[in-house]
Amino acid sequence: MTKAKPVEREPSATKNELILAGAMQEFLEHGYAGARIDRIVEAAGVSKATVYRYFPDKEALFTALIQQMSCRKELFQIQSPSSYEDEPISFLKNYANTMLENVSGDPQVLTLLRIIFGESGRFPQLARAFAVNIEKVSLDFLTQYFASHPKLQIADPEVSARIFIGTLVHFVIIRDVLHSGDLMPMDRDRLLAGLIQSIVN
Amino acid sequence: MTKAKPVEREPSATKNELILAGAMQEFLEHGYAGARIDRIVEAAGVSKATVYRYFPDKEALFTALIQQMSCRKELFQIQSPSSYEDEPISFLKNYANTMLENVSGDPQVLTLLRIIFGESGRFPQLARAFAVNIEKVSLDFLTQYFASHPKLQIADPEVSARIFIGTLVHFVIIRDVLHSGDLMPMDRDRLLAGLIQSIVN
DNA sequence: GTCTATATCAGGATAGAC
DNA sequence: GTCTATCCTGATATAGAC
Repeated sequence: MTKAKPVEREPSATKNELILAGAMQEFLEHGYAGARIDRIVEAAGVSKATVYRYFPDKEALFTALIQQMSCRKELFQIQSPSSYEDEPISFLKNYANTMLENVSGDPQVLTLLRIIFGESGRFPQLARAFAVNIEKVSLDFLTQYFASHPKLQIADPEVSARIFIGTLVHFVIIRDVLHSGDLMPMDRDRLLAGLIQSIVN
Repeated sequence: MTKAKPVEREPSATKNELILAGAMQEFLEHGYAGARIDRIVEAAGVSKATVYRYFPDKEALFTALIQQMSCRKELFQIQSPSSYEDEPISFLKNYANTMLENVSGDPQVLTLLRIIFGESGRFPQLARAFAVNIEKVSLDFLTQYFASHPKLQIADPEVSARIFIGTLVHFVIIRDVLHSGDLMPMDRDRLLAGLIQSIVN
């Protein structure tokens, strides 16, 4: 008879984990202001009083959750599984494809992006946590890659990393975040070819 | 004694305009779910019943407002005032600088970006309106520009436009939306020089 | 420590006077 | 057409039993 859709967890999960898992469902689906403690309670299978014993208020629960998610780099899986020793062109293509597939293939990642962006005005520290854990890691990695391959003749590795990531992020934003890939179609392989071309000359 | 901060408008403004102006303040500041009809009423200086006479519900008011804002291209002022006949390098630099200054100089534009992104899951049609009115216009313009300057030797103008806009948008996102420019500093002129360099070869 | 039950209040929306 | 006054739902948060 229960209308709850409880979080799937082993019974060994701590209450803290149960609450955070329920909060994830709720905040990702409805945003901060739209999230309802009652639904978190229902999904987590604990009482409301328990939630308030673990977290002082809704805001603290929200920031704890989002900060934890921003640290889970595997969600974005930017680190390509492709070999670092491949030819640069195939390495870069592989790196980009991995990122594009992981981001747009996982609706949770897109929803997290929407929340971080949408709440970046009211929760700037969350935006910064995301930036340093996800964006900076990717940029630093690519900068390092470009700098350590002198044969590529990259004049300014940091700028090239910005161009590379920026083009991909913008592509994802139009296609997946704004649901507008059909309004301005762009073939992924064509974009990648041109992008890599313009960076490695 | 009134605690209201009424929208500044000439008395000639219609109720419809007053309501939309008040809604703009409120939705931009608090997002969709966080916005309060009472505050819109207060800012607009009309009664709550009047709001509901002009708009069936909160959602309709929200979509009407955001769609109207997405059409006001002058908010983004992407069309650079610089002469179309300039040397390509100075034209592109000027174009980019104009965009960067207009976007990051106007907090309202940043807030609109946050709302569009943040609500793009629940209001996909608003995201698409923004994409077609703002993003597509810029991309088409730059594509046209690249294509009509054969001396630039642009192999794929559409891709180059994506790279150009994407790099700039990503720069704005990190610096202004996510408040994280200091975590991964990048000089604007240095980025622009490298970006233009990599596009015009 | 966890639950049930409730206090408290603010939200969106409407009825009815003018 | 506009306002005042109000309904009713549902929100966050807490008190007190176990």
